[in-house]
Amino acid sequence: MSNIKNLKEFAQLAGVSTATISRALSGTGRVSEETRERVAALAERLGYQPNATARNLRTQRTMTIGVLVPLGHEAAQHLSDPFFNTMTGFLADALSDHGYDLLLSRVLPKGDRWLDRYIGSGKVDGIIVIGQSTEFAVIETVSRRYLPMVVWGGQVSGQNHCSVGSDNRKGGALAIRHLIERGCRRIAFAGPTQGPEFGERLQGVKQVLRETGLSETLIELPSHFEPGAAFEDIRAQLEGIAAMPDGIVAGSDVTAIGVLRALQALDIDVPGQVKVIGYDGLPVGAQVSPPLTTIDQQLRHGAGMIVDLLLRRLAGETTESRMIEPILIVRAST
Amino acid sequence: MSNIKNLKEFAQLAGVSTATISRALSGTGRVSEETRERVAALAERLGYQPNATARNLRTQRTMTIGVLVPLGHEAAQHLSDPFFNTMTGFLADALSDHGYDLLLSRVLPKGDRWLDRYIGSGKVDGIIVIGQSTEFAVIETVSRRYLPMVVWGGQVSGQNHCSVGSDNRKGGALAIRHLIERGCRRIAFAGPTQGPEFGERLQGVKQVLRETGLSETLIELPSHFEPGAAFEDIRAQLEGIAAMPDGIVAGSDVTAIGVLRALQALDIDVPGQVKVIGYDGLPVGAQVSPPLTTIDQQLRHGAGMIVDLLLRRLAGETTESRMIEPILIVRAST
DNA sequence: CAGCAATGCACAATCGATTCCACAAACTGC
DNA sequence: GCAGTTTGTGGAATCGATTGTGCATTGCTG
Repeated sequence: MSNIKNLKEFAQLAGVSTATISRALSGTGRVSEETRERVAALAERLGYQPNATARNLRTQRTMTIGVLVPLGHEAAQHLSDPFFNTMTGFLADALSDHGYDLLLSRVLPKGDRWLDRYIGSGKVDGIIVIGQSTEFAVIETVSRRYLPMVVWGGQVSGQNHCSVGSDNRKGGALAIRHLIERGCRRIAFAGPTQGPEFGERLQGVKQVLRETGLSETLIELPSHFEPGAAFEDIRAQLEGIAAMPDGIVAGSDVTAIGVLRALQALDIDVPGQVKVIGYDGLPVGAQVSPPLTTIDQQLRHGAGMIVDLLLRRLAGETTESRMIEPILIVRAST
Repeated sequence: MSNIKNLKEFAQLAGVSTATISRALSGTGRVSEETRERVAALAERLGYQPNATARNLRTQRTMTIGVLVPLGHEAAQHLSDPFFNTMTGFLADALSDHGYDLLLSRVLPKGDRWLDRYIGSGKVDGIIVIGQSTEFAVIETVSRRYLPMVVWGGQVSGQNHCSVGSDNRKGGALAIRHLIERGCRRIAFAGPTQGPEFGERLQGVKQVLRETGLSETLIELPSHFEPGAAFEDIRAQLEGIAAMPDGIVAGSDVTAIGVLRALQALDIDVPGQVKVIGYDGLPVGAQVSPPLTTIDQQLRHGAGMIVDLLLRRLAGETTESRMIEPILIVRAST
């Protein structure tokens, strides 16, 4: 390998000006075919590549998208959360398909300036926020003056920021209908209570219960977000329960897995005695036993949609929020 | 929010030179305390932040570390792999503790220049490679001329590149000894066969078997890397097996989870009829049922170590590879 | 063959910071 | 009160690319 440090040096070796090199390598502007080929060959041979930072400065674009995971109170636990990690992976794929890099940032939201600070640094061309968490208001405010931002999460009426997420109400309804069809009558809803997404899912469940005249029987089992704590929460509540439910809708797959473990710890058969359905469609759901019935949010598809919308916004378009169709995936837990 | 675009503009508003602003905000160089405070207050009020790209160009550092996941043949599947995702999360934490950002890249290794290309672009100050996969040779070559690189993976004698990983041979030995203590006599090893790490783990197992005079009985159950395919591989092999093993060492937790499912599908009780032990210590292992006994590689600790070594190399030190002590975590699968 | 357009290339400005150097003012010691 | 240091600040070079403008040279048309 050689020691070409910069364009100027390379240009001298090639015997042309830096301008010509730049145009030859980027394929823009008028350069003779012969020169272009000669330069390209030399660059390949010497291993020359234009410096990304300098280019970014000059072109005012970084070709990098920041992915932010706002960590709420349960900071330490989120890090290994399968949902975020899975989503990040899909986003990385979708972005790299379009030539963008992914800058991953764990953010502890502090005050209401954390998003501004991130944007102001100019490290990225646009941002993707995974989950509104407790930061809905901050995101909403920023979205009014900063366009290239797309959020994974729930969608409420009147919302300004562009979000992508499944139709949580519909998904909740799907879940509960499935349990009812399977014969469940004493239904419980397990999961975290805060955040717009979970609320909507719960609403979907309640609505169907009302419609079918079962509404009196809904049991609520609040739990933490994090897998281990969720398991403990659920187990503690189920252990002392007066009448065991025969069907449990979980607010997420992570919660559902906690529910499965709790039931197993209490020696309750799934799906024999209790049926369990999750929400998310994480790959890991297929790997637990019994494999988890769930509402699939089509995360891979969602990631593609997020990136697509973001690119449009980067180009100046204004885009509407999108809902993803939730899909029932029946496995062995119901 | 205001519309300060750059240092020059801000300097005019503040009534001092750009040089002074820069020094005041960065805290380097000689600036009177009074000026410093005034500038800082104004910057806070106007929301001014120096442009990261320009700074990167001038200082010749990006404060960004690239994390590369070389995808072997099983490209499509790796993306949702819990191991990579977990590791990436821990690395993100460790890096941000030191003020570095994490640039995530999925790389399809093509030819032997992919690493050079990545380094040559100048987007990052250093790189972390997760898993040597089939790219051991490329990594080794590059490591001779490019210092700021640390690799998660196995360590072989004479290796030049700096790697961090558990003592795979020792870990394999730990796993098999545990099974033997639990009374297992017909041992199987399940998992992918390529890659230095898995090989070492298998060697550890074999060595202990030899020492205890059980070596004749090792059954090998090769499988794909990816969870779903691994499950199928294992199930197919166990289904037609002449004599079922009573203890299975899996090459990774992901494989182990596939083994658990395969056994469940065949209606074989774990740990009653067959005991299963994994390798990695992924959080998800605690969430499956039965919770997985495993060899913990202390990934969080490992990530911290990788970052620590990388920072040293960035500072010009040469560093040796490190082994992480594998730890037996006993759960319900054995 | 003159006149004009198209082509290929080089010069120099520019992106937005950091930092070396110079210089003036304030301070020190004798 | 003067020489010598310290302190605070500004001017200008610099990082490494991209790109607008201008100047030859070549090719084409009538």
